[in-house]
Amino acid sequence: MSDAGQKPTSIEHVDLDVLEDTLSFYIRTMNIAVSRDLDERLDGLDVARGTGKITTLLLVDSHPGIRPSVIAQLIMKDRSAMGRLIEQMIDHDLLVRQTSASERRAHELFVTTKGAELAAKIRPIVTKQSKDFFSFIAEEEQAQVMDILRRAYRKMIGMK
Amino acid sequence: MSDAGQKPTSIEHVDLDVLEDTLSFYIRTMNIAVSRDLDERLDGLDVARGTGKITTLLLVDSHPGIRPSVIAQLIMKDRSAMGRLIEQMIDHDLLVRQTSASERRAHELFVTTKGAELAAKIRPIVTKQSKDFFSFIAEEEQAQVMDILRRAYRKMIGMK
DNA sequence: AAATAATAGTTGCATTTGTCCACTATTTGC
DNA sequence: GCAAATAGTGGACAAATGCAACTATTATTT
Repeated sequence: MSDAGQKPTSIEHVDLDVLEDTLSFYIRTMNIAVSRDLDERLDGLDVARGTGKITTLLLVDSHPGIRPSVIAQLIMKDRSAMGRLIEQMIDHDLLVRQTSASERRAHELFVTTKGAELAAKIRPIVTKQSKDFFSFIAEEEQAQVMDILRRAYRKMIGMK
Repeated sequence: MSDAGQKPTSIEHVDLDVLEDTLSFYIRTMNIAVSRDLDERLDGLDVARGTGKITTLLLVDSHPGIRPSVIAQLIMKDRSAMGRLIEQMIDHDLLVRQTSASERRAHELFVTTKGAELAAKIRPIVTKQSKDFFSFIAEEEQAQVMDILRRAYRKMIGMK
């Protein structure tokens, strides 16, 4: 009970207890903020909301024929969630799907013309959003954080 | 369209397009991983799942009489979401609520005995989880990332 | 070659969450 | 005293998440 001040009525009176020094807290909280900001910038672009649509579109665009299961690993979704995501994007005429000739269990994904256009459109938005959002952090520090988190991410998904 | 390899069937064949250098991507993705891991460790503790319960419990424990709206700002929820969260925690006998004498619009929150016990129990878990999860990152680098994200967070919620 | 296991994907269901909007009560400012 | 701001509640609705069961296809075992 570190009780920093009586009955705080403003965030200025508050310390975050052990969360103050907990990296996972900041990751989780920044996630909310950055995701909201991103959603705003992508408003109306039928790739907004939720994690995965952007990554899926860009990956399919730059890796034609990629499988759902590969994307699922990269964005840490289970197959059912991934399937639903793809279904949705097919409904929106961004992707098409065909079963692989060599591996008839698997699907191959491709972007439609509309999908390719959207990919081209969001690429700069996504890049800019990240830069803008973290703009008050020095470029150098941004790069540091990114390097570290990139390593974490790769480890996480079992990439070598 | 950087098409790094034909029809990738494994994550090793894939590059992340512009997301490779996008900080927000890593934040969003690490969030998923770290949240899952945390949920596992808190399994059964009726503070698991979703952002906010942990922060709320610890904050109320260390700042008796704190208002819902203050917590809402700190965890970036709107008032209605915050209200539901508190409702839930009251149902679980972790918190109690009373209207403030001086500000009859506002509520003051307090932990119950059960809430205090749970707070004491999860504090080390939360701390350890974060350390463990990022253990393959050098202590020094963890601290760096945390410093930077802490500044980002404070800016974000309008803390000076 | 037949049986078994593993992989890729789909479907349904229950649970949560988040968002938006309208509503009451109280306090503050003019 | 009236209007605006603040604190909190409640309802509706759309998404996302997690889990488990199910089909189809390929790999492995014996």
